[in-house]
Amino acid sequence: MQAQVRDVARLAGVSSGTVSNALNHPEKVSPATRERVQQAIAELGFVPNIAARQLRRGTNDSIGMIVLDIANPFFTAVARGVEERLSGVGRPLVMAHSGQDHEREKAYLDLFAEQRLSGVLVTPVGQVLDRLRRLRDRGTAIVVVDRKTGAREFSSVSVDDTLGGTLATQHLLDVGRRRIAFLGGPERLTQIKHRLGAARRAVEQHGSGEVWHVDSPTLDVEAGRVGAAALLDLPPGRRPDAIFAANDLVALGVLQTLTLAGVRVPDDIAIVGYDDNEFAAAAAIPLTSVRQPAVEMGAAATGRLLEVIEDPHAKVEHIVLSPELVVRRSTVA
Amino acid sequence: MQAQVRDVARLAGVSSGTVSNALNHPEKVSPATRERVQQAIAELGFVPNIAARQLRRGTNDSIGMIVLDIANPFFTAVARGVEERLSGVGRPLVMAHSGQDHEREKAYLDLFAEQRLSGVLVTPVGQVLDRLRRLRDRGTAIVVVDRKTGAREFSSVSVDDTLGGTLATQHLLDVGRRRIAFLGGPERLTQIKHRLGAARRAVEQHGSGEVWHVDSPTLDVEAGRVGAAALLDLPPGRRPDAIFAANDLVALGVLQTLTLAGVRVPDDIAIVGYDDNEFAAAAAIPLTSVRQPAVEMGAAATGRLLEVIEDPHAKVEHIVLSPELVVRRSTVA
DNA sequence: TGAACCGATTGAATCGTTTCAATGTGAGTG
DNA sequence: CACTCACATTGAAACGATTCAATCGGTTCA
Repeated sequence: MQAQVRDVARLAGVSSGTVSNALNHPEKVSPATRERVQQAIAELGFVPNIAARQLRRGTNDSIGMIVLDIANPFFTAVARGVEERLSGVGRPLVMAHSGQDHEREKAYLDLFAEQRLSGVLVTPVGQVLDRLRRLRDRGTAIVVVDRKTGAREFSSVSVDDTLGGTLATQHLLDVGRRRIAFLGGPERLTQIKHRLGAARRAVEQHGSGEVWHVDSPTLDVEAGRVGAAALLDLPPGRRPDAIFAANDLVALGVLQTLTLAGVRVPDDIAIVGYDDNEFAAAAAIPLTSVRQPAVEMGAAATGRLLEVIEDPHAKVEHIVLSPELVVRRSTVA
Repeated sequence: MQAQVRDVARLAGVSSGTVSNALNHPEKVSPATRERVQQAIAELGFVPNIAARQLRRGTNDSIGMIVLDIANPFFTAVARGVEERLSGVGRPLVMAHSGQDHEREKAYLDLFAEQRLSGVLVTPVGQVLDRLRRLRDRGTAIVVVDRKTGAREFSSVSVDDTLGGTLATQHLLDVGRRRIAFLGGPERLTQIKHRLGAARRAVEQHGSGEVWHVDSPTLDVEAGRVGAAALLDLPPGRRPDAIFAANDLVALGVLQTLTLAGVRVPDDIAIVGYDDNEFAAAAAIPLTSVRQPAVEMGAAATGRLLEVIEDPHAKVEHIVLSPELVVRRSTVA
């Protein structure tokens, strides 16, 4: 029913091998024949069946990316970096969305394994070491983005969360804040652990002040709203004078709730966000935030991935980028 | 080198046909055998080669989505709707990003055609009717999202842009604005055409006032900044007293630039955005915006797509959803 | 003139799974 | 006891492209 090489071959008056060559090794076919084949392809609307091609070739040029949270501008910025690095390389990028859901993450890793992709960029949610190993053993290159895997057996690109946590906290201390609520979770994320740990250490080192953790199941605007509401429920004397939000989405939620409640930012409570996404600067009160080089991270991870694809035995490398503090009105009047 | 059915079969002491049945038609295999096969699969780390499966089966369960602009929360919200509708259906969603680039759009449509996906959701950028037809002729179901194709031969789900344009403009007129700059482009997008056209008609019908178009090559925050700067360059008497931004990203850029320039919003210039994305309410001055039911659109498009997959001859249907105006501080003090 | 060589083309084998007609094995029935 | 019938299993064919050794036809050169 659907045209295949056979049909194209017949119409062009050549063999199927020649059609294939015209498609994949044009230099092996005389210009005249090539032309006839092209004509026949156009006439029949022939589209090669990639399954057959891939089965025979044994490889798939595509690169897969499992995005942790597509609604978070930070991750879409990472994706932008990936695409930029990939442009002109001739490898399509297919994306899947885990949405922090471990089951979906597993399902997509399995799908990518079945598809025998050349490479996969992943920001793992749960325990997927076994799947990543299987993927690698099947010949798929892997680079971990925005994480370091426990076993460190895969190359990774991440941003120094400890430094980020220190920068934010140090800044809050510098502007005179002492009661800092760290808002966001879940706590098991290494991100959270490192940023929070650094905050605690910074305060400790400073000698005065305190940090406490307000957990949340997710890291979105709603989590910020809920967390801020919980803090407002505290008796005035026990409220924080600063909130360190685990990312900018949370910070925006916090800002919204505080503003609605008549709390003055930064006078009553200062807010520091994390990521410095595109919306941080456009917020009601422009957010002080820890800028993560998201685009650069995506590009670096992709560069590394392409190297691993070329040489599967390339040695494992962990690239760690540095964040920087961007001060805006949410912490200084 | 890599385990295949043959190897699993040998280890489990059965034939390859039985292994395949254990995988795809478990009810045809006795529990004991099924168990042995599972064991062998686990032991060998066997992952079926999807290319071979697909070649034989002739179908691919996956659904593809070509996202127009992954950095725009509106489209990620649409994607969320798609995922929600798809959850539990057992069809993986793979996404590709055209980023408004017609070449990339074509490349991904070709990739999806080669992959023989079950269905594709697409928000077309350029002239792709021929490719969509070819895709359909190859047996891939297609639903157009947030557009109606010229020829109307594909089912679509969109939002009434004329109504949206009318709502926004009527509101601006109601709050006493008369000089309205419509900011955003490119003009060839039907979106833009309809919203702008409706704005012009609303003003005309009202009897007084004027609307003019400030074009932009893209619809992002930067476009808003640039457009607003251009408007500020006008002599005070020729400046608008309201800006109708083609989407919220543009509106945020406008807001940023106006605020930095000391223009009072809404006193000097009112701003209406479009989409009512998650960040509109959290903006420096909360944005009045035309809310588009993005999640619902994604869900509806997916529902339609699943129907077309079931019955390729299902009749073409155009679902048009209605936007609604959300009034916030950027238009009323 | 014949051998050597060259580029273009052919066509059968191949990739790894699924499918399906055929076969085997008991259990149940008259 | 012979005969069905149901169920489990087998094994070879098939999916549609690519590959590669073999062939073809023509040119060049000794």
